[in-house]
Amino acid sequence: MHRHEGHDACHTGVGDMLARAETICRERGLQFTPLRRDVMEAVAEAGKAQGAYDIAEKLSARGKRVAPVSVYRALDFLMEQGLVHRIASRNAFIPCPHGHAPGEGVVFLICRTCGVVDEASSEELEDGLDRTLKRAGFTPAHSILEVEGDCGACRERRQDS
Amino acid sequence: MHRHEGHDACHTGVGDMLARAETICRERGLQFTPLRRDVMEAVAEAGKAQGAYDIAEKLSARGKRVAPVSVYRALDFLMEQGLVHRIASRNAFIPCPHGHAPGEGVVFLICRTCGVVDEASSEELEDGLDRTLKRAGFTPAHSILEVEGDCGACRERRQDS
DNA sequence: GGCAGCGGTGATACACTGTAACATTCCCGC
DNA sequence: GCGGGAATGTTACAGTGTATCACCGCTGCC
Ligand SMILES: [Zn+2]
Ligand SMILES: [Zn+2]
Ligand SMILES: [Zn+2]
Ligand SMILES: [Zn+2]
Repeated sequence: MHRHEGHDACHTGVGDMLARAETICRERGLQFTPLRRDVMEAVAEAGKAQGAYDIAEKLSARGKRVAPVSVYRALDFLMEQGLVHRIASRNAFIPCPHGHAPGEGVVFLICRTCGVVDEASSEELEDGLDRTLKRAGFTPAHSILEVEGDCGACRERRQDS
Repeated sequence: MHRHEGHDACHTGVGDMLARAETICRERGLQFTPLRRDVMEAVAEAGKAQGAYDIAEKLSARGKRVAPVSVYRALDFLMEQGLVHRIASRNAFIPCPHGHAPGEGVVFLICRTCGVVDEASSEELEDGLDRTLKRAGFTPAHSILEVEGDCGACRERRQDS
């Protein structure tokens, strides 16, 4: 795996990610089946967000055919456990190396140049959102915060040239 | 610039919406064609977010068949002009009664009970997001902020029963 | 008039994304 | 062994969006 400065996703290796997933499942009395493991691995080892059909194709390449519907089921499971996030603006999925507190607001930073998706969260942003919602008389249940732009690495690369 | 703290404060009627769209197009030297007008009307008169196929069906009901692809083209045009927003988490479209400053962050408040989508924006939220992005070394180009929950009206309705 | 160019639309086909429904397998407790 | 539940396989289908080409109406130009 290449190293990209500033990209959180790269600070957690694929092996670590799989080990953590297995631990979480065991702690919760859930099954970390071979399919779920393979899907987790496919998502974790890709440098950028993967579509469900990309994952199905990748897994099918090693011999045994995996239908997209199976991938969706595995992804649903992994999302429920907080191991994977769905990027709504891309119809794609990324591994989550963090483990979030329930109700924690997370912003996805999607680089339109290199495709890497990073996560950020801040009290400040959350408070601002909460107050804005409160003023509007709206009770939040779930939020999607996604920003597309240029990551630091790509911006520097552009300035060099 | 025109800021909104959510809510029904802006009851823009369908007629007003169409008139505004026509004015904007004329000012910009663009064509507000019958198809674009019909799509704008269909989006504006629906109480909630409409899918492209819903719109196509609605327009086809009055006799002449309108293909979804035509609706998509009209919606693309209307979105470029800031007259319509796309709700990524619903794959659906809503009219925009506001006219936003370029780069203004807008939060969509999506009621999971009644389906109404409202807009809110606040300096506070924008500043929080800007600072969070800056800390992450990320340069934003476009952001999607969507919150699903219960609107004030639906919450009151629930408490009554 | 004739004609090329252009934007908008019609129409078909297709790709991509996601879900419903049912059959099968496997494992665990009785 | 047997019943039940969870996971997966399999097929079919619904929903969302795009590519491509043809056509039409208009404008500017010769
Ligand atoms: Zn995460
Ligand atoms: Zn980048
Ligand atoms: Zn708006
Ligand atoms: Zn509501």
